[in-house]
Amino acid sequence: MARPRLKSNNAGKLMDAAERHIRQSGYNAFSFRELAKEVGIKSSSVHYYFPTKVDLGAAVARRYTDRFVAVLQEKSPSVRIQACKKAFREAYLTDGQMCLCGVLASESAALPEVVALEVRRFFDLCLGLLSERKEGAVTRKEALGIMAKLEGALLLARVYGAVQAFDEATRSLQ
Amino acid sequence: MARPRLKSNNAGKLMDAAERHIRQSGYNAFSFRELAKEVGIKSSSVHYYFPTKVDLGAAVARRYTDRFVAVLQEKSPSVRIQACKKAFREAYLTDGQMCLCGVLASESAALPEVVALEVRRFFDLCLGLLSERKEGAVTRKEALGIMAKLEGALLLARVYGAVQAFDEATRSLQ
DNA sequence: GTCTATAATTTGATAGAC
DNA sequence: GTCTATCAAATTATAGAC
Repeated sequence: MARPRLKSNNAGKLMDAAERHIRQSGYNAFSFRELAKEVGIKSSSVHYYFPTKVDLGAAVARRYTDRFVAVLQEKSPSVRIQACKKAFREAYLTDGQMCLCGVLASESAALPEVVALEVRRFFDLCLGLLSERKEGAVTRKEALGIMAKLEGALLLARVYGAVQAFDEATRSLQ
Repeated sequence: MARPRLKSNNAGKLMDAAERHIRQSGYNAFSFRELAKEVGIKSSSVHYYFPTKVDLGAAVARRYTDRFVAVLQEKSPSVRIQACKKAFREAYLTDGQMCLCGVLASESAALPEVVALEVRRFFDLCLGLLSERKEGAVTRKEALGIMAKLEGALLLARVYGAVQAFDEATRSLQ
């Protein structure tokens, strides 16, 4: 029996670091050297896991969406709005982090297309899960209004450095 | 009598170009060289008008806020929500531009403090004008919800490349 | 997988002539 | 005001040894 490998999981650590940076300050606010230093390797080694920054950006966005969607999927439609709200609120409480795809969307005019596509995928899936044809679901138009308010409320919390701003802005939700 | 100078107004042109870039892709997505080329001067000349990029960023944010606030101020409180909505909608229709301070807010964790302060000033003034103690005004908490929805709706329009997304997301407003 | 070394380019910024 | 020339630093990325 092969002894279980103690994997370094550097790819995962690099994505963690990149996600943190993007959610704090955007796609153009970090370099491979910074990520490398945080993970404890050299920047040339980052290219081993992610050939280009575009590859890394797309991978991070994809993982973010998959993770977010998984949380929503295991809930019934009637409580998904609350689940979204909770996820966004907790993001802010974690070092004032924004929604990854919200940040990327606001920068998207100069973003590689493959990254922009991942951003769109995030919102497509969220809107779909909020407006499923089941009990407790809302219309697609209502779902648009909900996601808009959540993204904006997170932004305001960041501006004012207070969850209170998020809570007050989203009071009407659910 | 001095002959009227035909001013080049390069400072204004540089701010225009910088604002366009920030609203499309963020603070870190443009360089002095790019701006210079667009205005038709050299990058070293940009430093004559704005010694550092921080100075330029702060000036652009300040001008944006002053301009936005001026439009709201000349309206009565009862129609200011509609005026905000119209301004944001028209921003999107202009090459899919975001709210300058919305973009900067999402990048603000790595932004010079003087720029972050201008961003906060924008939201302070907007919230103040929407919740003035006059007929037609809303509470400050309601104003937070309105600004949040507008910022998020603009983001969604960008994601989907369609004003329709903005219109549907903001249908509940006013 | 991780490193050293390095290339090629871009960046924000300065000095100083005109 | 605008330019040329230049700098130091940072960036993404590659080649090749171990």
